[in-house]
Amino acid sequence: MQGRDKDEGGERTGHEAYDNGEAYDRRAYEPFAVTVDLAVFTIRSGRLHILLVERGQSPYAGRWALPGGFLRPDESAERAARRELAEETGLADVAGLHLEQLRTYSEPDRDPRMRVVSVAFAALVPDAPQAHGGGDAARAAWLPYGTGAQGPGPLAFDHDRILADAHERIGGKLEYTCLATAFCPPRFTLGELRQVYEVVWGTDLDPANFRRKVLATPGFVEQIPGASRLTGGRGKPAALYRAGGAVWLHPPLLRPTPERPEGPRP
Amino acid sequence: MQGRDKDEGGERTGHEAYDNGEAYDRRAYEPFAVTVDLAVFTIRSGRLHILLVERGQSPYAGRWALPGGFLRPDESAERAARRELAEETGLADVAGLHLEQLRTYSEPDRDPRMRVVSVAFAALVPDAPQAHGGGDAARAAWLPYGTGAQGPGPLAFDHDRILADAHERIGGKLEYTCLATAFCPPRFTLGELRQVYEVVWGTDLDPANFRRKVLATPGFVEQIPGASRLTGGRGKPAALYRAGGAVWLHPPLLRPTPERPEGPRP
DNA sequence: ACAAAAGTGTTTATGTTACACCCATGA
DNA sequence: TCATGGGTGTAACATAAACACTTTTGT
Repeated sequence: MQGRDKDEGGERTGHEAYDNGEAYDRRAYEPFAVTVDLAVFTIRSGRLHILLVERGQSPYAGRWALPGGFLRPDESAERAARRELAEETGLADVAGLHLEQLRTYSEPDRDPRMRVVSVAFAALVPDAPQAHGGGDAARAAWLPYGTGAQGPGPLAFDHDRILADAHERIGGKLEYTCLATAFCPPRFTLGELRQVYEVVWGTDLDPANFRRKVLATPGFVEQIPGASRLTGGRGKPAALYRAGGAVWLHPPLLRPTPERPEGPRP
Repeated sequence: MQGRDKDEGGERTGHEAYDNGEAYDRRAYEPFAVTVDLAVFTIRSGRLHILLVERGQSPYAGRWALPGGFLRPDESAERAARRELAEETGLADVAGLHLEQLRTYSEPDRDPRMRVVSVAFAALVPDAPQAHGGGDAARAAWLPYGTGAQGPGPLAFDHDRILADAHERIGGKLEYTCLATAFCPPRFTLGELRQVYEVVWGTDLDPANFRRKVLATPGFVEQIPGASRLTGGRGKPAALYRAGGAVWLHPPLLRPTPERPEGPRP
């Protein structure tokens, strides 16, 4: 609902007629701080990594947290997220990166100081853009996903939950969309593409069957004629591909083990 | 991001070190109004219906809109949405209904009067709970989904977009979750369950194959021994089932036509 | 008797899985 | 020449689609 009922003080609009007879009181208009949080994934040396920043002040001083920031008055959450992504990664061409709204976290007690509603995003970055610049007091770093409880202890606020949700979303989307190419550089081998699935899902895939599956999906990848590259120094040079125009995978490429994550969050 | 950077005025925290050197100004803290919008679906007389309320005042006076309202200071968006759902539908046992966060809409100009960030939810109601009570100036009604541009003209604000997103989300989730039972009463026939798919997807399904598929998925439905019911007065009485404990469908029940909705929204 | 919907069976096509096997390269 | 990863082939298996057919009800 938009700001209806707010303009004329005390007026009972049609909407209130269905509000069990009680009109909105002033508290209903109390404002919130709105932020964005980013779960930025990349694949580095065969492992899934996540971009984190170290908090310099209370609460959760010294803890790692997801990067993010406040919405500015003239920008949408998507714009704010892309701006933060550019700032935190130091990447110049943020325009083409995959950025996807996850969900909004609004538990009243998620920030001990004030009421903050945060719109969370998941972002995929082809490769570690750089070791990450900046860096005096507050650091930012790519940490391996899932090291203990996110490396050095749990994340600040509810960011462990957000991160887990983001990982599950990405893993699920690999099944039925062409999202995997968003993790890859402009030109990639099918082995690299397969590694995306293996790293995110934490499973091994049959290279032969994976290859057939990908090539059988029109528009998933396009071969770059004549191009090839050595991968890892050993083995036969692999053909290079670029992302195709398709966005959906039909039929889907399901996780090997149908074990779905438990819980009431379908 | 939580309210970091807000507590001590003018202090530059570690986070700002990555903000291209510019500190947040006061505008960054400007508050927003936060609301929830609900896309409440049900199936009535073989058609998909959506719960709408008629706006009584400007802007968009006289237009239909999604029900919703402001977040109260002490409740999460989920709680606010469930509260609104109870108020708008008049249902008493809202606890078991399916309510799912869709996404958050935050375009700066989506409300002409003020800055409103809205968390949208999709809800599924087993049957038309009632013709809908209340009713003087502002009406609320179940309208068939997709009648022209939502029956009497386009919806208020960006609600057409929200509604389309909600419909697409529901349709997609039917493919790989057991969500369909949320549209059904506690005891239902497989024909009624199939109708959910047909109505939401707008396609016909083979009753025989659908039956096999559902029964082959453990935990999707459980037969109620001995019970049966006439459906529509004609035909053989159908066995009755209740929802099982499973939440995921493996393998998925894909839409007959792999035609996915166009657009850059995978 | 007929229409309608439930429910069963069967055939065909399609997709998936698990391998065996060859190819090209660096060490 | 050996290890390594790319790339091809193929048979066994599982799933999905199409459709014929029987059953049980109301009209």
